Amino acid sequence: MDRGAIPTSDIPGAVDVQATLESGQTYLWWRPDGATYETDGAYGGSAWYRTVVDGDVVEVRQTADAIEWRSTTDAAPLVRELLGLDDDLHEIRRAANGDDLTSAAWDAYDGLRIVRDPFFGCLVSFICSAQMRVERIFAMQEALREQYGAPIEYGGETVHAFPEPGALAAATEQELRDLKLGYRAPYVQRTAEMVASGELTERDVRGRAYELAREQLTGFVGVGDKVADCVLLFSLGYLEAVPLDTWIRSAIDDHYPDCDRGNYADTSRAIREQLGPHAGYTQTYLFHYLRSGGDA
DNA sequence: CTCCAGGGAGCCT
DNA sequence: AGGCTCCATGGA
Repeated sequence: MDRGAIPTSDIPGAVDVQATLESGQTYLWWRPDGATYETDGAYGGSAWYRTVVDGDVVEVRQTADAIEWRSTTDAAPLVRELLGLDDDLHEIRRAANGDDLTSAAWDAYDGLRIVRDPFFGCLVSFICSAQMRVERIFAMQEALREQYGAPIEYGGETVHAFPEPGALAAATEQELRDLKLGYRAPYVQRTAEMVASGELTERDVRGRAYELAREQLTGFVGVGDKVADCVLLFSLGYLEAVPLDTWIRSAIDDHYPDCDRGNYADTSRAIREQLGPHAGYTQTYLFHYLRSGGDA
């Protein structure tokens, strides 16, 4: 077992691991202590969080002056990547819209960083997110791991990775419905099939210009513009992507009505113009802030 | 009971 | 392109 610590002094801007991992932007981390996300905010923010990347278990927790990690590999660079620790939050916020709402959201969760989830897990988890509450999206991903994820022996326990595309492609629609995926079950199966067969993969998306990348992603079954933006933002590092979900649409209605252009593509351009470069960063702060009861 | 949750597919015009 | 309608599930 490898372990280490990344001093917060080596990170540009604030870091808040809890806000980063419990803000509904990633469903691929969990608490090995068994605590359910969002049910007990009283633990002080120092709990361990766990995920699996390319067969390696990675755990992180926040201390007073560092991000501690332990892993089956030398995970320091990986942790920096996964948690967006190289993003310069000073610069990103400085360039953002400084209106009252966005300032309140940034102040409330200073240190929240945009994650870089592995592509396939991000894709599947946001296909599952359609018309579904955050807590239940976590539960669905856990069920997929337990049922289809490769087991890894780790410190005397068995940890399950997120399923490989082939494993979900081989599942039946009914099996996935039995995991309470509902009408998303065939979407997940068919998208997994596309990735596993090579019909459409991360390589067809990564590196393309933002709007073209979004268009490519909508080729997956169960992926429209909104889910595509989530994958671009939370996996591929397109920090300008602004997923237009129910919460940000509500914020547009209440605070930026001129940005509502009646269709996704034009509203997207308008809100990106409104929120500035790295608009996805501000969108994620707004999502977490509004959903947590801010802006009453 | 109804309403809603990080929407999208299929079908219609 | 833009507007329906339907789609599972569970908590408020």
